[in-house]
Amino acid sequence: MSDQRYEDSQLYKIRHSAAHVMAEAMLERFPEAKIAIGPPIEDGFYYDFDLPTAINDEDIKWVEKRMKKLLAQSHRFTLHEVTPAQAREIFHDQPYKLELIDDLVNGRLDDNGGPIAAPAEKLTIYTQSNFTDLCRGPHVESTKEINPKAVSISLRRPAGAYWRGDEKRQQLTRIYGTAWQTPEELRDYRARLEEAIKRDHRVLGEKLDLFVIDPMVGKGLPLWLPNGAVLRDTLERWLREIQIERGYLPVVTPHLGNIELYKTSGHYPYYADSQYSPIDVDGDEFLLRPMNCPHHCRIYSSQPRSYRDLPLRYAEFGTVYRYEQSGELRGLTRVRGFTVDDAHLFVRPDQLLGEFMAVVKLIQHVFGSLGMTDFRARIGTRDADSDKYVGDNQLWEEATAAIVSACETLGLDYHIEEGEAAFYGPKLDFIVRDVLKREWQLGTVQVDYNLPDRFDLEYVDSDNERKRPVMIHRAPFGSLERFIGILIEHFAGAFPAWLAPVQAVIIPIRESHNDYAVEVEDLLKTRGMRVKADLQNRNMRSKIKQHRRMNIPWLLIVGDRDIENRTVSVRLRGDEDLGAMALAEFVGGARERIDSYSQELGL
RNA sequence: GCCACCAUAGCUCAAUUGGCAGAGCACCUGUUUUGUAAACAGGUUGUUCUGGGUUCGAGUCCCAGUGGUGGCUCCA
Repeated sequence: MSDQRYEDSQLYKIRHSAAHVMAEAMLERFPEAKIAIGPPIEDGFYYDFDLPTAINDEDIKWVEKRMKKLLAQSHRFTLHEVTPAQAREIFHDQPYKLELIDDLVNGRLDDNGGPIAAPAEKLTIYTQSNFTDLCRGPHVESTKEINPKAVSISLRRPAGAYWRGDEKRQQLTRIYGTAWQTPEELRDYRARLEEAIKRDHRVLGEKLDLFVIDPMVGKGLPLWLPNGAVLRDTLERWLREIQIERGYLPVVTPHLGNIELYKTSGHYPYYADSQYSPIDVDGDEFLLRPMNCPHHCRIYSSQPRSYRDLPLRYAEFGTVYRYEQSGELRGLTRVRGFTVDDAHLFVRPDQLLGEFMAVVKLIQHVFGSLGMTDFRARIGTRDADSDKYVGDNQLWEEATAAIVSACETLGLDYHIEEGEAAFYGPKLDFIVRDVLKREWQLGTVQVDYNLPDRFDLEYVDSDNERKRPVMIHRAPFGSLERFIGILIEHFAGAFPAWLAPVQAVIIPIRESHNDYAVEVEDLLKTRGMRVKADLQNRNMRSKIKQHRRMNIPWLLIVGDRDIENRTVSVRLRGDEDLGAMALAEFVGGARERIDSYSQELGL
């Protein structure tokens, strides 16, 4: 792998050019289609079309076949510079292109009317075969550079997409394709997709009896089955312990709050789109809470605070409810009720940097312990021209500087994104990549000068002056639901022993070994392990098959020899047979693996 | 929310294209007692997602709704 930017790579040119060839084939199939845009993307490319009729599988097959034929025919990509007038003539029957031409000529503007690009006097077009597109390039010299056997458009289904990403505008049909330099790379990509499907947390969630989503309960409202609840509870207890070691204090607050709470916090207007309708309670309005911070602020103000009390770190696994459009819901990763591993730190300004760094270290520790190493950090700052943020300019500057300084000191791989801040302050997000190469925002840390102000939070400083604390919001998991969804895919359902809902199953070889199996079960339970003896009326081999499917870390086979020698015969998940092992030796080894949060099972 | 596709037993899927709703797994009952990836026999399981319509006849065709999937928009 080189450090070359994707935009400069041969692969980028191949994909960009393949998109044009696909558009040419599509126009042969649908001569009345209107073409929109067709850029390269990660792993491939797409092109958006406004089609006269719905597209079906047969059309896709036809287009793919035609596309490969065009690719094999060695067409040159030629670049021309044209004036806007010439461009309008060339694309006179392509309304989307005409709109793009207008924008280029006028210089593009952002949502607030600020210029993004200078007005263009010359436009570039690319032509290959019988197809011409308004395009900045770059492209391959000739379709010869593209191996037709490394291109596919049938791997992914066509889908709707809005013109210019605006849900109020025309919806187009997006055809996705993938293109690689060699057929082998295409095969690897296919294999990756298949692996991702196998790891899908919705499929594994059902197979491993972790959770269900029941339409009668409601979409986006998962029900945790015993196995899933054990997993979730184990994670919670683990994080709770880490937090207690670091001076966090537990608090518990209700899932509803008087609407005045959210009007005071300022969340109410900002979260209007994601809140549920208020609930009338004896004439007062209550909200299902969309976040936990206001409750924690009120705990802070329940007593007078001294500078000696700070920092105060309030932690709660707080369940919140947010409205999500039905089409957005997906397994555990996008739900309507979820639990944030939330904490709010109330700190003096002189403690901000140190506390912030401690939080970042905690998050690094959490991810590192789970072997989630493919993550990056994103500093979200405010967009200077937008009015959706509250608070004093200087405070924003200070907070942003503190975050950047913390990232520098900790040597974090970070980048800054404007406009990604919370409305009340800048934030640092941890973005993890999963097996499908999708990015998920998980842990988040936010600096907030605004809520302390709105709730009039104070402490008495050493000079006997009343001063304002700074707040840090943070959640390493982000939400337990999403985090577990990603963990399931991360481990492909084969959790490390400390997280596994069932850590060991004892399998007697014959019915006469049942008593010993139960004895082993009881012993392991007294040592705090999650185990069960399988006394079903079926043979040993079928039991092994069944528990293999459930990804049980340790299978303990017991028969005459084991009873005689007080041993268990250990079979690891992954099918390694460790043979007979003294009972005490197994317990000691297993406990060591569990207590050290190890991802290894060998003893 | 929008576009497209999909919906048959707990799960995975059949049903000769409009003509008696089935198989494997799971589950239940027996028999069997096996040293590391499926013992044998029998049995239970359905408002074919819901509601309308077309037809002598609908799992199959049409309409509406609900739910799911892939995207878009949005997001912890």
